[in-house]
This record gives sequence, structure tokens and C-alpha cells, in this order.
Amino acid sequence: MKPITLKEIADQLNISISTVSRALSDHPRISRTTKQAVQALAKELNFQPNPLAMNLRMQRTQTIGVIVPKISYAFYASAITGIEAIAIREGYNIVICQSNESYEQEVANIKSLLLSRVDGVIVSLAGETKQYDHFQEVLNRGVPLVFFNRVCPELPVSQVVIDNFSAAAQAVSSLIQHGYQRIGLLAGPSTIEISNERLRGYQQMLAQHQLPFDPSLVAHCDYSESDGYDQTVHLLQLPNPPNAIFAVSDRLAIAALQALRDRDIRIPEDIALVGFNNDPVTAVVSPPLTTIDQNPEQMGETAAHLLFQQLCDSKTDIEQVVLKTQLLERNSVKK
Amino acid sequence: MKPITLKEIADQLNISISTVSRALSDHPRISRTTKQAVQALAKELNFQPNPLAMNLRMQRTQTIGVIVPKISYAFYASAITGIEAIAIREGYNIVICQSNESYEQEVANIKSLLLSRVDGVIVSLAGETKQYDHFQEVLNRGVPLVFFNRVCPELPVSQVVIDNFSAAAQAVSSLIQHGYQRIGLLAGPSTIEISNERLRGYQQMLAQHQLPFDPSLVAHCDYSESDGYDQTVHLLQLPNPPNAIFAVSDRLAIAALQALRDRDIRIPEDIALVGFNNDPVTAVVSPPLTTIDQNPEQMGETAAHLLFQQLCDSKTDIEQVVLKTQLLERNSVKK
DNA sequence: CCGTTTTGTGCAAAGGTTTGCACACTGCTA
DNA sequence: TAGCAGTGTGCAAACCTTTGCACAAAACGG
Repeated sequence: MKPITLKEIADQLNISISTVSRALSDHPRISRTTKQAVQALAKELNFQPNPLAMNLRMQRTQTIGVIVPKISYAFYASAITGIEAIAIREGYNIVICQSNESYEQEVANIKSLLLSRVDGVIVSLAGETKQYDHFQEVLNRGVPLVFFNRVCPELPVSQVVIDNFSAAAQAVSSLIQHGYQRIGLLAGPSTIEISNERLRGYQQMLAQHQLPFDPSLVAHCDYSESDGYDQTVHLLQLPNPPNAIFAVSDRLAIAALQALRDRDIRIPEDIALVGFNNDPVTAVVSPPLTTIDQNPEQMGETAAHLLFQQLCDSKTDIEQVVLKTQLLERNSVKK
Repeated sequence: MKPITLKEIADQLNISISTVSRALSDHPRISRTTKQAVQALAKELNFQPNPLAMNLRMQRTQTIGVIVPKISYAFYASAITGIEAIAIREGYNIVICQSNESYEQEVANIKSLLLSRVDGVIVSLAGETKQYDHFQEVLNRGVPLVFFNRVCPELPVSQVVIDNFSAAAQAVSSLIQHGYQRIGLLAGPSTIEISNERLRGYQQMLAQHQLPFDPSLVAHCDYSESDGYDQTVHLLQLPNPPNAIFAVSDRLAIAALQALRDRDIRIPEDIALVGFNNDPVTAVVSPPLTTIDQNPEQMGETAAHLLFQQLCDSKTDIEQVVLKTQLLERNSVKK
């Protein structure tokens, strides 16, 4: 039952531990015959090197840490699947942490990952985070770090994002082209880069169509449904309420949908609604929501690739990858 | 930048490594003065014992493995949150694996967890799994094992479940009481214990109301949406189709909803629909779905508790915990 | 004042691996 | 025959911690 060790193989063959170790790693100085004997016995005994010992010796853990706001967000669940696929292929394990949108938790996560000596870290920022010392610490220790989706603009690290500016602009442009002129924005926390990018895209597109920018139409929310709901209600109660709402996340869009439904406001007849992410839920609500489709799994894969690139060659340049998105027109906007 | 070790503290204080180690763990034989000096310096240098070395020495990893079918299922995302909460409180890390409903993957997951020497394992079975040798191997190695939700009846291990039989019976009973007599069942894979329990509850309730059990009304699906959709279509095409559908999972219920919607069949006017799990999505679709509410987070916590119980005292009896559920009546059933 | 307990500390092994260096042997060149 | 390159193997250190045992000094009892 006990897992077997190099020593046992060595004893059985009457050779030294070092020879066994070298034979297994195909060291050139080991004779063909010895190698064959060792490898045969190792296979027969189903020898698995003890990773704990290897970790200690090698000073690496073959593990990468992943921090996401919440795994229950469909987007991140998919991204993790992408990361995992690449990691496994490279012979790495991943350990997943949730920040739950909390700065404190994110710091605690980083601490714990650093303590357990992960070889690299992939992060999508918590909504609350506006300080980045904990990531600086990661960098200081020489641990490769990659951000995806919710990235950190001020740190010299590789990132993978979508073109949030253009995606938002496209969504807004589509609304305008379908005749909506007064467009409310359910924005994310202003600490989050990608949320601001989406806001900028929104502003840009209004400007391009000579529409006024009315700051009262911009409602910042944290990413919680309850806040999304409340902010929607707030928009509706404006003296001059919007006739379309663009939510920078499908979770917010769904919250808005419920607020509208609770008030018997019809979509898209009374008000149009556009989301962001193509969360599966947007396809099953009624009406199905127009949203921005992106590929979180591919984003995860790309982030993992960037990380492994750094892991192999610590002086590869930092890189920013921008992934494609697509506006998915469904029935929450009048044609 | 280098993490500091016992040795450095020892050198600075001109004492031996062992004394430092003992001072930090408050060994009774170390003098008060030495302890204070060591602890002060350790704090000042922000000493963190190297977990890799500790793991190797102690032959444990302070890590537990968790295997779920998919983290993107809301149920499992919540369960993980519950497990994580307890694990952190106990000073353990968790590593999350997805079987993706695949037997092979589940076996691979177990292998990988065993290899990395996790101290315990918490599992919810993959849909495909009908052989349990890999779990026997876990037991053989003396690694504590706990199942939750999708459990394994034939293994002598602790489990946490809901009363699937009664929950299903209650759902069906409610349908019958609202006047539905011909009830289709979207069942899970027949390999899965809890799926069969729900089937039994369904049968029992029919019998209790002197309704005939028509096997053609039972459609087994894997847990994929596509299969749920197809099986719904199949039920609808029966010569004598059902006027209500009870799906043993909300994912299947949602798939059914789409099939019905695509055919302009109204819910609940033409057909009633009941799900299982209270997935958040059931609240936002229209109509909101009647479903069985359970508490996955609590289930995760309970599973973790059972595991830690075994971890502390390896000869605690195995235990089966049954959690409460509740029928949540919404608008997919005619009142 | 001797023998015994108590108290405080250190040595060294153990956990399982990798790897620099040294050693021994073969076979070759000059 | 000395010298040297090439080949195959083993010793021991290193990674960092915990812990059984031994030892020394102090304290104590008679």
C-alpha cells in the first residue's frame, strides 16, 4: 500500500539511488542496460516519484494559482476550464481561489498562494480592488503573473482582454441605429479598468452620433444583482428616463430585466436592454437578451499560454493580447 | 526577497535550528527567554515556515481534494463555497477538480489527487460513473473520503444528501393536487443513485394516488441540455403526451422550457413544469419555475465537517447526513 | 556530597528527490 | 608505460522541517 520510492528500486537492483534517479530521467551517462532494468522495474512497481520531495528539492510546485471574483459567474467557470486545459497539458495543477469581489480576500488569496509556493499566478481583479501592492509582492518574488479580463493597468505584466471600448461602442451604436437615443448605462465599479473602457466606448459612440452625454444616465454598480436592480429602478425614476439600457454585464442585465418585469415594463417595446458576456442565462430568459459574445474559455487558455511562456523563459517580454468579440442580436432590442 | 528559514533565525541568535523550531511551536522544554527571543525575531523577519518542507516531513499536505461534475453548475459552485469556508477555517487548502461527467476524467482526477498526496477527498459523482474501484483505492491508502449529493451507495463512506425520495414525492404530489395526472419525468442517468431515488419518489406518489405508472413517461437523460431538450421532444411526441413534466434537475427543466417555448406550448396553461435545485436561473425565466429548493452551501459545509471529523479521528464511524429541502411553488404550475 | 530528577539545548536522522563531484575502469594515443 | 579522454556509477549535499535521543548543567533530596 505504501507508495514506493527510488530507494526500493535501488535496493532491488543493488544499485544506488542516484543511478536510479538518473536512469529514470534518461541521463546520458547511464548505460543502456542499467536504464532498461530500472525503467522496467519502475514500471512494474508502478513507481510514482513523490511530488512533495520533488517540490522541495526543485523549489517549484508545478502548480499555478488562479484568482477569480467568483466561480459561480459563468464567465469565470469557463475561463477556468480553459486555464485548466492548458495547465494539465503542461503537467501543472491549478488551485482556484475566489476573491468574492473583496479586496481583503484577494490579498489573503495572494498570500496563501505565495506561501504555498505556486509557480505562477493568473488573476482577474476583485471589484473592490484599487490598490496593487499585493501583486507587486508577487512580482518581487519573481513569480510570473498574468491578468485576464479585469486587468490592472499600472502593473508591468502580461494581460489578455477583449477590446472593451469597441465592444461597448458597437452595442451602443446598434441601439442608436435601431432608433434608441436615450441610453442608460448600468456601469461597473469605477475602479475596474474594463468597466471604464466600456463607459468610454459608450461615450464615444454617443458623441459620434451627436447625441448628448447625460451623466445622470450612468449608474455605477458593484457586480451584485441587488445593486443592479436598485440602479435600474433609479434610472427608471429619472425625470427623463432612458428608453434603452446597456448593462456592462449580463448579471446586471438580468437584474434590470427583473426590475423592468416587476414594473410591467415591456422589453423591447417600452425599453431596450443589452447585456455583456453572453452568459447562458441570456438565451433562456424572455425575451432572449441581445448581448456581447466573448469566448471566456479561449481567454483562459490564452492567459495560461502567456503564463507558461514566462515560466519557460523568464525574460520574455510582457504582452497584451486582445481577443475578438461579437454583438449577438436577439430580441431585447426592437428591430 | 528570499523567504527566510529556521536556519537564519538560528544563526542570528546563535542557537540550533531545533531549538528555533521548538521555540516556535511552544515546546515546554524551551526556556521562556529563548522562546521570547525566537518568537520576536521570527515576527520581525516575518518568518513563514516552508510548507513544502513541512509537507515532506509531516507526510501530509494540509490540502483536500474536491471533485465535482462541473463548477459551472450553480449547485456545485455553491457547494464549493461551503467546503472552502470550512477548509480555510481549519487551515486547509482545497484543490478543485472537474470530472465533466466523465468516468475517465474522474479516475484521472483521483489519480492526480492521490499523487499530490491530498489529506482527504470530497466527491460528487460524475454522471457516467458506475464503477468505483478508484474510490476503493483512496480508501485503501487510508485517505478519508466523503461523498455529497451524488453519492455512492456501495462504498462504506460518509455521505451527505437530501431526502431525494421525499423531495421528488412532494413535487409530484403537488402536481397531482393541482390536477395534473399524466406526469412525465425527465430523469437523470440511471447510474446515479439520487436520480433513481427521485424516480422512486415519483412512482411512490403516483401509486399513493392510485395513478398508473407508465414507463414511457420516464425519459432518462444525461445531464446535458441537449439531451434534456431531445427527451422533452420525445415526451411531447408520445401518442398520449404528459400534461406536466417533472425534471430532476433545473438544467433539464430549462432545456424542457426551451423545447416547449420553441413549440409555442404555454406554461403552465398547456403543460406544467417543475424543476429541482432552485438554480438562480429558475427565478428569472418566464414563467419562474416551481422547483425544489436545497442549500448546496450547507451541503458543502456538512461534507467538509464530516471529512475533518475523520481527519481528526480516523476511527469515527461513517455517517449519513440528510439535509432538508423545500418545495418552492412559483408560476410554472397552475394553481 | 553523592545520586537523581528537572531543565534546556543540540546532534542527527528522517522524509524522497536531484545533482555536483569524485572515483574506477576501459581503451586509446604518444 | 605514462597520460588522457570517455564511460558508468556512487557519495553526499542540498532543499527545510520535525523530533527522538543524548548530553550537560542546574536543582534537589537525603
